Amino acid sequence: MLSDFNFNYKHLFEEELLTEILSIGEYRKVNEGVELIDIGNEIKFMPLVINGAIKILREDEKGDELALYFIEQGDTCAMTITCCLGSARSNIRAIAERDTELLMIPVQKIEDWMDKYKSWQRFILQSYHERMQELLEAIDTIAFLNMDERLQKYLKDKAIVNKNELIQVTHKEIASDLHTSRVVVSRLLKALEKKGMIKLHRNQVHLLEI
DNA sequence: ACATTAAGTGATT
DNA sequence: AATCACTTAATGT
Repeated sequence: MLSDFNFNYKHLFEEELLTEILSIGEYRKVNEGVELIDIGNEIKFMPLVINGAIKILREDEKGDELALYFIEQGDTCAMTITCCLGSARSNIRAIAERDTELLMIPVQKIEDWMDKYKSWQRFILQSYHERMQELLEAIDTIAFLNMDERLQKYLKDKAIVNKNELIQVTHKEIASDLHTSRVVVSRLLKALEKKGMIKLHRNQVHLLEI
């Protein structure tokens, strides 16, 4: 855990801040599928992802979901930053995409460290910028791509964050993340398999050339 | 062997 | 691309 932390964060912060992060940050390990934040929750911590990955979801009135993007090691959640500046409640849901290790930083510290450390200020702004880019990308994907292109992008992203082209997932789960129906996903996957791009098995999709 | 859940398919809108 | 209705396949008990 410490080696992963050092690898992702050591070069970003000065010694003093690193010490503070490690002493104040609350270490937390979550298993795949665990919900970290839900919509409406009050946000008390900002997570620094040490390793693993987190899926960020949006939800409509009916409770149907839409996957926005993944957060990986070295990343943090921009929502928490927004929360410090105003409303303290979450607009998104965060679920561990795989087994993940985190350091939970109390939101109060985000502000304190902004004044105290230049490197922290840079980090926060940089993270915010990156999330914003991801969000724009997510919008583009939804607005401009066909469902089959969205599906391919989804599979590709999923393979990347899990560092594995053998994806453990049901068609129903994919459908829920893409906000479409299972039947549509099954058909599009079947078509991709016919093209030789993937290989399908129960509960898993094997990416061959995407 | 049976029940349950995942995935495949034709037809319709 | 969504929905319905139905079939077939895989898995758990």
